[in-house]
Amino acid sequence: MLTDRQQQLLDYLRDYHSETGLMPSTREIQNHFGFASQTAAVSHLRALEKKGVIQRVAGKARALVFPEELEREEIVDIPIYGHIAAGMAAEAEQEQEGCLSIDISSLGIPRNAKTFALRVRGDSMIDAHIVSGDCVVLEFREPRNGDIVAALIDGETTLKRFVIQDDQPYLQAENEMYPDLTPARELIIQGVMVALLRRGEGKVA
Amino acid sequence: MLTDRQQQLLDYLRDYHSETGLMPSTREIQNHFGFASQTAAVSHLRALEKKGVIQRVAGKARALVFPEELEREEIVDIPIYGHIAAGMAAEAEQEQEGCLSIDISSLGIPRNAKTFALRVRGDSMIDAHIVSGDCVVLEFREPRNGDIVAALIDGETTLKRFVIQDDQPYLQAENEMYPDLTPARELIIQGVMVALLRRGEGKVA
DNA sequence: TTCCTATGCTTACAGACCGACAACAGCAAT
DNA sequence: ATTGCTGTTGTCGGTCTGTAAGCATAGGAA
Repeated sequence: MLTDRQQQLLDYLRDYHSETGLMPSTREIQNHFGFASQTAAVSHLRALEKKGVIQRVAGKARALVFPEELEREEIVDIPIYGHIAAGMAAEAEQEQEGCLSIDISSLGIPRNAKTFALRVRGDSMIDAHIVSGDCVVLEFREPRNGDIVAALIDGETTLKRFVIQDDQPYLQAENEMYPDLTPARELIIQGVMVALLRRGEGKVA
Repeated sequence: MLTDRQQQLLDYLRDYHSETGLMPSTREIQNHFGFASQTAAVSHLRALEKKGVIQRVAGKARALVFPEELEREEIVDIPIYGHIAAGMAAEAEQEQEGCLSIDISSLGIPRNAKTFALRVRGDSMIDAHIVSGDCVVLEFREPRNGDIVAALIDGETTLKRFVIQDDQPYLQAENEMYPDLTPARELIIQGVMVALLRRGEGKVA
C-alpha cells in the first residue's frame, strides 16, 4: 500500500514521536531526509494523509496525528508492585516492577480510581480461577462482602475473598487446602480486585 | 499540589489533546481563557512544568508533552470480535465489539504480531482457569503442541487446547465433561492464545 | 502510441504563527 | 519582606505552513 519512500517517512514520524512525544515540522523532515526543500516533505505528508495513515490539521504547527491514537480510549498507567505490597498502606511508594498501561473501558473502572497491580504467587485462589503468575489489578477502596481483596497479614500481602458473617469480617481462601483467616486484631485491606491479566497461557501441565 | 487555575489549565490541555491529538499553542490558550496576552499562558505553562505535570521543549511549536505519555510503552490496539469469529479466516473484517488497547510489554508479544481478541462463552476451558466472560487475546500464527487455540468448527469458534498425538492433531477441552474433538476434515486454527483479560472479578457464587 | 495520473523531487516567496523576553503590578501567604 | 501566583503591554525574530511553477520517471488506460 505504501511505497518504500512513504514507509520511510512514516517510520521517521513514528520514531520522532515515540522519542520526543511531538511530531516533526516539515523542515525537520526536510533536514532528516536531506531534501532541498520542505515542499518535498509536505507532498509526502499529503500522500500519507490520502492513504489514511496520518491526519493533518491545516494551518497548525506540527499538526500530524496518527488516526489510531485519536480513536483510542483514554489510557491509564497502573504501577505493578511486586508480590509484596507491605508498606503500601503507609503510602510510601516502593519498588515498582513495571507498569501496566491499558484503556479504561477495557478495565471498566472510573478514570480517577486509584489502582495498582500485584503479581499473584501461590494457588490459594485457584478455585476463583486465579493462578500463580497472574497479574491482578486492584482498586483502592472499601471492600464489599464477597469482594476479592489484597490484605496485609503478618507483613505480607495475600489475595483472599473478603466475607462478612455476623458483622464479623474474615478472609476466605478459594482453595479447600487453605484455612479461613480470622483477623487477630485489625484487617488491613489494601485494595479490591477489579481485573486480572494473564500473560502467556497456562502451558500443558 | 496544583492551584485551581493551574488545574484548569491542565484540564484544558488534556481536553484539547484528547479531542484533536495536538497540544494548543500559547495563543490558543490565551484565547480560551480570555487572557489579554500569551505571556499569561506561558507563565502558567512554566508553572505546570516546574510541578512536573507537563514537559516543554524550548523553541518548538505546540511542544508540550505529558510525562506519562513519554514513559509509556508502545500501545497496541487489539480488535475484539464477538464470540463468533466465523469469517475471520476469510480476512473479512466483521463486526468489532470494541477495542482493547494495552502496552506491548505487558502482553509479551512482538509489536508486529497480528492479534485479535475474543470473549469466552461457556466453561469448556474451566480447568485451564478460563471462565465465561474472559477476554482472550490471540495471535495469528501456527499452533504448537499444547497451545490453547481458537479453532473454527462447524461455523463456530471454540477455545480448546491443541494437541498433537501420533502426528494427528486434535482439540482437547479442559473440562472433563467435554469430549475431545478430532477434526472430521481439516482443522482451521484462527489464533493462538497469548493473554487473558478478566474484567471485574468472579463474584461470590 | 499517446494521454493521464501518481510519485518524488526542485526553487522561490508570502505571511501568519509562535515562542521568548523585558518590564511592570496587584495580591496572598509565609 | 520575600516568594509564588496571576496577570498586563509591547516587541522581536525565528518557525512553520501554504502556494505557485516546474522537472523527471514510471505505469496504466485509451
